Amino acid sequence: MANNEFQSLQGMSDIQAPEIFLWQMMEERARAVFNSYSYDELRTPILEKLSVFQRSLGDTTDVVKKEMYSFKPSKHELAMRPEGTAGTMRHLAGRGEEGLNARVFYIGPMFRYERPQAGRKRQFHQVGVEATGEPNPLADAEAIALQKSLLDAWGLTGSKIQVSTRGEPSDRQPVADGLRAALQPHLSDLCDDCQRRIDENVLRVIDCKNENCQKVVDQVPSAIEFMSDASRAYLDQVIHALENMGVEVTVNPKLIRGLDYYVHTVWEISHSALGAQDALAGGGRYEISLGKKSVPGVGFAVGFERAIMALNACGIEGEQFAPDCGLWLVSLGESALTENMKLAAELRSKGIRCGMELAAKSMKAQMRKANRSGAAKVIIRGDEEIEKGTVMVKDMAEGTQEEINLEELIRDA
RNA sequence: GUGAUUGUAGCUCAGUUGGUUAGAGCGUCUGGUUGUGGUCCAGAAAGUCGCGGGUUCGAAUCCCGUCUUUCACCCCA
Repeated sequence: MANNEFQSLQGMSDIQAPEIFLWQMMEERARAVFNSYSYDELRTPILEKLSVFQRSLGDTTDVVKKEMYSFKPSKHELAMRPEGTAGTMRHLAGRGEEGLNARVFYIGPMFRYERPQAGRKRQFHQVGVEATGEPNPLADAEAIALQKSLLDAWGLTGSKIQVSTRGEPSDRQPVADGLRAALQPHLSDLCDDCQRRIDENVLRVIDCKNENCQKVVDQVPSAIEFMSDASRAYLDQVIHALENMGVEVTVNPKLIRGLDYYVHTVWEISHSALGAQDALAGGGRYEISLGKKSVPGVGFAVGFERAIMALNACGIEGEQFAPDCGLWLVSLGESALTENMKLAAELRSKGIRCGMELAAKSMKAQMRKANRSGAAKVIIRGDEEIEKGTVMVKDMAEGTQEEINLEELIRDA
């Protein structure tokens, strides 16, 4: 801490026990949930050609424009993945027909060069899924249900699912024109940023955090009202399908998702415990163009760091998932140490966690360590026991101990 | 990129208007006679005061830079 020689890079942290136990639980349960929805894991490289991200995310997005870790070691400019969809699509597109009807999930670190703050790291971790296939409201609803199942499996409560739609690509122009026309009379009430946004990216005015802007937005029709009947019907079908599955959602026409490739359904899951970055998960239907090819599908991503903040707020901590403390072996004298090494190996081969002091230390010191390890039982051996072929087993909570045969211990372990 | 904020032992923090060998609590280690932890008692180890410059007779303390922490904008998971 005092020396930056041993400090990790800004916005990148070492994850250690006990927090790591929470990560392990989440990863394990995520795999189980995805498996139950018949998704298979796909591991793509962290490093890709820069162009993979540029074409998928669109090279006007902030993520690509200014948040990418990129470098050019040789011919190609490379980049660390800032999210998981682009690499997945690169992979699926290469699988031809099969890739257009696939269900995969990914889990791992992502990198974005941003200023760290609550719920925002430069190396962060996501778990996400992609289900490719032509637009289908049921597929969107199932993806939302899957995401809900995942959060339930983690024990996360108090999150809120907000759903909206971006409509079809052909709706974009009417929506933008409609909103612009509706906002124009209120131009002077909008903040400076929004006065600029109204021309550059009207949708951004809708989710501006400024109070005055929100007042204006509340007065004008929502983006959805400028969309085609077909687009609105699509959203209705998604909502009905979710009702049918018993998944509670709120329709929020003000929900805006940044990436360009979204069409139709978009959603976000927020949690009040998170601070300014309150979205712990987000997803939507997309149409991702990869040069001459284009892949339709639906997917979502959940941020581990943010989900953990929310879990902590629910009283769920890493300690609760710590492995069993197992046994501690205390050795008195050199021959006991040798014998205990042998015993530990045997117990460990049965999957039992065994700790022991490998240096010649006093019994007091060894007992102190045993106590700190949290072991429920301590096995004590000295010359006497070795000669008799027994071990002393001490119950740390009770403070009692009994002498039993070595074979018995190994058999019952 | 913008605006704030933080940095003193392993951890949590004191450190008075710049003045000798920088402190506390917790933790760690060692003891309190033969092989017994968690309580108690005694002792010990442990700090380039984030780093680099500057001002000064003298800087943890003032100034500048830099890195880092945390938060917000922005953006997003």
